[in-house]
Amino acid sequence: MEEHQLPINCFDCKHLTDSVFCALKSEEIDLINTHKIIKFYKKGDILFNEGESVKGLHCLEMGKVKLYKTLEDGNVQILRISASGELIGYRGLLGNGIYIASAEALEDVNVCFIPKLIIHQLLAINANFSLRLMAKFASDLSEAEEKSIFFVQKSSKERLAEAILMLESTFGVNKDQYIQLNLTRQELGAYTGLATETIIRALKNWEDLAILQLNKKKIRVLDREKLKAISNGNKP
Amino acid sequence: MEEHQLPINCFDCKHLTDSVFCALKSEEIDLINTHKIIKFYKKGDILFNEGESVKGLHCLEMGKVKLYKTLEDGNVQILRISASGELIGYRGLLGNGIYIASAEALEDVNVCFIPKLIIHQLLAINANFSLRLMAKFASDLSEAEEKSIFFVQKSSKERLAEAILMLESTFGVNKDQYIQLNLTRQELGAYTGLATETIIRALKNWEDLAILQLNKKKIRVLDREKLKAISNGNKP
DNA sequence: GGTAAGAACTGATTTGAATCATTTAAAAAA
DNA sequence: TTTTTTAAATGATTCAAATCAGTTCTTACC
Repeated sequence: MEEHQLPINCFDCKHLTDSVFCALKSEEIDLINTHKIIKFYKKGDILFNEGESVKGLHCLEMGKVKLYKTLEDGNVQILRISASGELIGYRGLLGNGIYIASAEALEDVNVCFIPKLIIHQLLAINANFSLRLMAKFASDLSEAEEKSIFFVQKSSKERLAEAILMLESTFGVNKDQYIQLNLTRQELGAYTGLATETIIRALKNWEDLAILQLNKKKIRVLDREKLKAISNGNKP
Repeated sequence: MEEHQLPINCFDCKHLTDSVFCALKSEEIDLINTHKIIKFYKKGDILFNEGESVKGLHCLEMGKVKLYKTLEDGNVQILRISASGELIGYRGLLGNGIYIASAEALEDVNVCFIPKLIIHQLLAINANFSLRLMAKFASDLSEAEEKSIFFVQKSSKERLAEAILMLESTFGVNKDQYIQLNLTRQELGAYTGLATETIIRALKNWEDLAILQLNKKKIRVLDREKLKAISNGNKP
């Protein structure tokens, strides 16, 4: 695989302007710059495990990461899938400082790791940065609560339809219109809380109805309106 | 009903020391003190509705409040039940400033309302206060994510058992060992995402098995170990 | 390339919980 | 108190989705 050219410093980072770090002054960015650790993970590598103590913040420069919990019965629940530009593990920066989930690279990944201490220094000196991070927490919280309602109240097909639409809008599509995210049927099950067989049957069914086009793990939405209707409780 | 004596000022508030406000200096508390509005709500009164714009922060001085969303199909989902000492509506203080849920008094309630502007002033001048509020967001976020897993992965009985244990530990018990929270079977259903009949049957079943004692709306846990086992997937 | 391991797929079966339809009991209101 | 409303209880039925038990297809690896 081709080597990805990492930015030498944070000032060159394309994610700077649309992240919580946009609130930082240039000397503050420099503080991050001198203390950050650039890391590379191969597909399938673990960034951290649930229960480990949080040593700092992961900034996803490139690649996708799944955050998941392994339950007592061995089942896996995917909490979130993060794409490039996103922060990982920031929940644990405050509070008890323990990761509540594990993180695994879904593809090759570049990460900038910022030590916890640096973040805390920045929070102490830059109120605007604090506010932005807090706003991020607040919006994540709304999202998490929306998601838990969505899980309780929706049927399996509704959940899956909504999940596919959500993944499409979050990760976008490639030139062939396929969603830029390859999950196994099992992973889709772990994400929506459904049995693998249920996922397979629903996907196949929607392929027959020309709502989706499937190609191995890749999914292409053909009829967005119908899928939206399904996610809102209408029969296909 | 007897009148509750409200504290004249925030310095006398019994919730001060164990809230995010403990980070405030005395002149900052005074700022809240002079701008807070003391409000009283009767059982069943609405504090605010989903979709309304957030004008400030509600500090629950006394009483219990349920936060819920009404879904398109008319179903109700209870997100959270807050007891005295807790803050309500702080998620909406940042972000888009719109309430994501409605709040209804479950019993007679005293609330101190702090205007949004005051909170923002305090966030700007006191970094420690910011940090505490952020930590609250972070822990709420973990909780919300735990809850969404719990909804996806648990069966109806597991959910209900866990909900009862949670309510008992959150709200405590009175002298007769009954949980200090009276919810209708419907409300328990809205809280756990189950049909009312399912709640009724499960409760009755556990009463027969001497796991619970029921008295109208009141619930008393007789066999905490068995209930815990059920919540972990063991048959009763 | 061939082999092993993991996904994907298929059909049959079971089961948990929602829904429907009433009845009974308890609160609220008149 | 009586009436009205709201909640609780119960039984019968339906249905969605999990589970079980296989087969076929991919992908990774020796």
